[in-house]
Amino acid sequence: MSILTSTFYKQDAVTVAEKLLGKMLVRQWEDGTSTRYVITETEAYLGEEDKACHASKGRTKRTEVLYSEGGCIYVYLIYGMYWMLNVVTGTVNNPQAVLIRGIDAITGSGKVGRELKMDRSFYNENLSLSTRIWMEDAADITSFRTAPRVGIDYAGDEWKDKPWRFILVKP
DNA sequence: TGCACGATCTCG
DNA sequence: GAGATCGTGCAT
Repeated sequence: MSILTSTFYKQDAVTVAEKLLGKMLVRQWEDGTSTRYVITETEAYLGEEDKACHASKGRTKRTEVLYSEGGCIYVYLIYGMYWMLNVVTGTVNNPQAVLIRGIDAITGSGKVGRELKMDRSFYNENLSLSTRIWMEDAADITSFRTAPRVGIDYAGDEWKDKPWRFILVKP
């Protein structure tokens, strides 16, 4: 097992979203214990022209981290109660991210954020350097399937139907 | 300075 | 099928 480095995250979001399936997400808690999860579901958000991507509204304080180099965490609060965990991908000034929708038996991005006890302090956390959350390589998966992304009807037909949701199919 | 809304989940 | 619950962006 090896920790995924920034090289991995510099690829485009669709590639990273697909390759993250089956990889390990490791969370080290404040008491020193850690929990390992298998990533089972992801979604890719691809740049300013992707109407479903938060960066499509332009560069703001909230989306700033999306414009940095791949490998950092982008978290934000949705519906006033759920922290969504995203991984920034791509190169500088190329706003892309992968949303972690499922880990192990936990499905749904809201529940993932709650399980991992995510909060604002994880904004801009570096996944290659952090001691509380990181990703590890794992054996290649056997198969996966794709589906349209969830909860983005407002993005318009061109974007809401993109098959950029990746789901691990267990062997 | 205020206001409507959202990459969701849970409960009835 | 509706409520919980609040930061953000955009309109005053």
